[in-house]
Amino acid sequence: MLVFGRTSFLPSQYRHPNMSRILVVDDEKDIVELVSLHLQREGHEVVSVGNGLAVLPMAVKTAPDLIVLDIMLPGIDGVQVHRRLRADTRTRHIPVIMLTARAQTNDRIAGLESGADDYLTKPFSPRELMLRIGAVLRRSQKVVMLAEQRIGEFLLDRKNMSLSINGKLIELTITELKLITTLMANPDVIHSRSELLSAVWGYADDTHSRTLDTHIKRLRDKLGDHGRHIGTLRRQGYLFQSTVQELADSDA
Amino acid sequence: MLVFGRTSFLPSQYRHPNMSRILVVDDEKDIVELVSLHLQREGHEVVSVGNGLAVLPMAVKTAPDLIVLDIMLPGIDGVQVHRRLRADTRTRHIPVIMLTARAQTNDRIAGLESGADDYLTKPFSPRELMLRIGAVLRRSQKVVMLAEQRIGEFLLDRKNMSLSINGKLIELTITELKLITTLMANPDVIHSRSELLSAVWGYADDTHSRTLDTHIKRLRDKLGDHGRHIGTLRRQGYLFQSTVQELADSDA
DNA sequence: GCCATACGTAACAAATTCGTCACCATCCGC
DNA sequence: GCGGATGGTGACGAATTTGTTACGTATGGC
Repeated sequence: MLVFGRTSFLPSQYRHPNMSRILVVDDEKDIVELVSLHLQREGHEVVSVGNGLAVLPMAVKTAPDLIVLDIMLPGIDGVQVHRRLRADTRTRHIPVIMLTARAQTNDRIAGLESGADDYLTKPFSPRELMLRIGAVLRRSQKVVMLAEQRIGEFLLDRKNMSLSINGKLIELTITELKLITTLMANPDVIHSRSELLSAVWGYADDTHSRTLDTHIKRLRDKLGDHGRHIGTLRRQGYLFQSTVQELADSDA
Repeated sequence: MLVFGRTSFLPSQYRHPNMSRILVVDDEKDIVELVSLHLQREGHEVVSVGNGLAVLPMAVKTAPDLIVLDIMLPGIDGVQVHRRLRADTRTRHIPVIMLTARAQTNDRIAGLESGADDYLTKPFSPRELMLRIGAVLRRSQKVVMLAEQRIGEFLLDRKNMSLSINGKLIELTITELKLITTLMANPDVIHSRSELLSAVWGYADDTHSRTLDTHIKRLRDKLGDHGRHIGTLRRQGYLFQSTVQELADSDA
């Protein structure tokens, strides 16, 4: 069923990662129902409007992951609507798939020129639309991560932006946090100096400074015994080692 | 099929959030295969060992989300193994479900005393084991979050720990970042002063200081025009408003 | 074993961050 | 519209953070 009159919509980060909210814009009820049916069958949530002027407010309100937009609309045409969506910072990023009843070159050009992410002419097979929707959604795939990342005794809490070892909170500065986050993102993988420089400092160029080394040192110091998890690969870079040869596990 | 001789195991944060890796410890091949079969049918990954001494190294190497541990093992018994798992910081957090062939009180007490998360006596129905495993896994559920959280023109990148508005990076201090992260975690929801104090500063007590107000002010200043997204509810707290009455959208 | 190269470390000074204070502005019940 | 309570703001100084410099140490090819 279609969603209308709801007052609040969960932002996408609270919905299931593989489930998307899709705004369908068409004045033909049949088309809306057909598309909705297929989308819902694939586990998506559908919101719809039949009026071009209502698109922008609805898009702002519901924050959909994708908009399926008919070019032929009463009042204001789809290309205009698309232009408005692109003009607003709150909807600028939402991908749009355009629909048109006529396979005319004019529409085609207008659709592509206005920067739609994909384009389909009526009559279309639902299957084709679903495939294209799938492709566009895949392109703008959300990256899912765990709020808490555990590697051995290390626990990186990305929600609270903190690191703890065996439950003991380690106070890190923002630079140190970025550094260890980058290293821990791919444990046991070598991160070159330039890679780290670019990830943490945004540098592209490798100034031959000791900045990185210094911060590695500071990080190791703060980690105490567990600093041994940060390994050096001469000439190659640094890495976070998920396991370390045990000498003495000196914690309470 | 069982996993043996693999040299590297993906840490849990890179696997599918609902798929768990489970280490099954039993010297009876039949039991291992039975349990494995059922677990795999539910989409879990199974690793197994038949030797008590191999459990700790294997647990360290594979970092499972759960261990199913038979008490009766050749050489070293399950309770001992469990004790060792609890002693090592790298395995301390892994939940353990214990199995025993005898419904004896001794074992029961030993199992519970050593702090197993659950307990089952052989012969058990696979269905019951699956239910208990499901319950334990649910208890230690991973919290999934999106690496990038978008609310209107705001884009919070938890991976790189940065905030950008319309693609423009906003340089925030760690305190400001924690503050806006907390607010943005639940947009359009009021966060009381004490809630924010505790989330960002770790305070429980509300010192009547102006600290929070000051940081809200700094945050608003850095956000410029978009600072209007941070709303004040007198006597109640602050909130991040996903939409804001438009006055003039002053960005490029 | 020598030596060039790369990494580790200590110290320092500049810049930033942050909590507090004093005072102003605004809101709301009366 | 008065007055108390609550939030906003600017300024300040202590503490922290950070990049750099200078030098020490370790490594590995020869």
